[in-house]
Amino acid sequence: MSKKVTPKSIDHSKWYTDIILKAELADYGPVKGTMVIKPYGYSIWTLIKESIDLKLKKTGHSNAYFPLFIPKSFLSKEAEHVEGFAKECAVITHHRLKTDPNSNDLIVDPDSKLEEEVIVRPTSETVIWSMYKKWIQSYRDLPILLNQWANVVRWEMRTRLFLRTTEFLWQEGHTAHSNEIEAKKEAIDILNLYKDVSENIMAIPVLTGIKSEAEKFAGAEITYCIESMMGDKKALQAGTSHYLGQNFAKAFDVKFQTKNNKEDYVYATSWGVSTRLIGSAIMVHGDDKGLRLPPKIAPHQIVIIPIGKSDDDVKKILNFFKEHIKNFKDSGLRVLIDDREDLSPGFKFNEWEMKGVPIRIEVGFRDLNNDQVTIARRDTNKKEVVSISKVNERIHNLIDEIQISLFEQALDFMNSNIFEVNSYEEFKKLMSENKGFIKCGWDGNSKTELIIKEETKATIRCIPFEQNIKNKKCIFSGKPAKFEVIFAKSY
RNA sequence: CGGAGUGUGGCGCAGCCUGGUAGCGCACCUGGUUUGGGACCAGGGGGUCGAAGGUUCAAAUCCUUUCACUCCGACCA
Repeated sequence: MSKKVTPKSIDHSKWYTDIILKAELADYGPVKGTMVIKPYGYSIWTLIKESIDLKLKKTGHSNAYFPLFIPKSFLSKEAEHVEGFAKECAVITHHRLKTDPNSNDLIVDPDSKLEEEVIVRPTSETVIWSMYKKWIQSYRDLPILLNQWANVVRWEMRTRLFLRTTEFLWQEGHTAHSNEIEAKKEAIDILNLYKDVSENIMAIPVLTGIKSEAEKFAGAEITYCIESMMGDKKALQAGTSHYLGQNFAKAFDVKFQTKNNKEDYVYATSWGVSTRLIGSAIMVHGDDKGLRLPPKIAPHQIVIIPIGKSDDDVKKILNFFKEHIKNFKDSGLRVLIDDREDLSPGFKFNEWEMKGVPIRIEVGFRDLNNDQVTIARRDTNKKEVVSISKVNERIHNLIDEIQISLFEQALDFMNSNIFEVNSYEEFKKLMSENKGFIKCGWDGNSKTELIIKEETKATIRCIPFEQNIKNKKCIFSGKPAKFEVIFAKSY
């Protein structure tokens, strides 16, 4: 394995997988499309997860767990939902293996065929709604605000580490409400929660809005989304929140009695973000030296590298710096001391840069003798010398600075690559040159959207909440625009 | 499912055209010298060459079949 990653500018896709493998975030699993999330990658996921979980708890949601297996018949209860997921379901048809007496191979025992086949959940709406039917009778049972952390399986044709794997980890929220207003508010509140996590925890700026008919979740009335721009100017859907209306309630016959003793179907939402978020962090922040992690999701926020010639030297150095390390840890910072003897400082510098550690503190005799340390920041790749008395203050400021600077770098990049265009010619030219997101008018017709997709590979990523369609025309048909939309090529 | 590519020690590859019994770099082990941007020297261990069949005195190499994975498309969080 070569030491460096393929430069972004040469092959973005190779660059991306190089980083994942070399930063030890994940590895390929033995079955096509599967991924092993390695400890370092899983630590990042854990930090993301904890931050989302905390926010969900604060907004009144509880965690629960529903089964991995779903009766096949459940999937077909909601028409659009089947349509959306049938093509990518793993199906369990048997429950036993046996040794073939002829070949001595392990084979599926034909006698173990299941009466009703079982599918592996591609998402859990259907199992959950089958349970809601049991649990909901009256408006007093509502709302139900559940979330589950789970794995799901979608048998994709083409997979990519973190972005699209056959099995992935996510959180899926499923709420039930007694009225439309409350349910819609829930979907939007969650969207804002996702935006908050993405921007303030992961330092990834997002556009918010709703999905077009063609792009919305199978079974939803409205799909709200957060959409972000990757380093190659392609769009990535980082999270979605759906207002499901009464679709699933009708499909699963979940009714409740209202205050006025009338009967109504339950209103619902569902929403999720997945390990895909890690993929977006890589593509938004990474550079040719590797990962750049925002401090809030960095497993190690600070790595300390003692530079000495002998064990004794290293001991002296660490002793000199001991109080500071204790202070950092006491204030909640995640600090790692890399005192591995067999590796040179240069090797360690490169390794931790690959892994995206925001701050590196180098301490050697040169520093010790001058009552100082050398601090290297990953966001700018700059080094500075800081006097020992100022270290604590400087580090705390830097943690915040780096978090903000990564967000601002990403925001500038996104904003400078969103273009407003007025002609389809210009649209096609920009798209073919891979120039980024295009903001333009759209007549609201799904056919228009489809033709544009076929001709340019760009899709409507979102219909932003803020609309300005005065005098705007549809980029394709020239008809008066119904919406102002964002087009882009996407992952 | 279409197109392309790759399967050779843990990883990355060469060898294949023109058959002669496997090599390089990294990693690993031992010892020593090193350490402020991927250290060096010496010694050492590890591979039925993806699988099956065939041709041949002889196959990593030629032929046939097959499997797997990766990348690019259609599908998707």
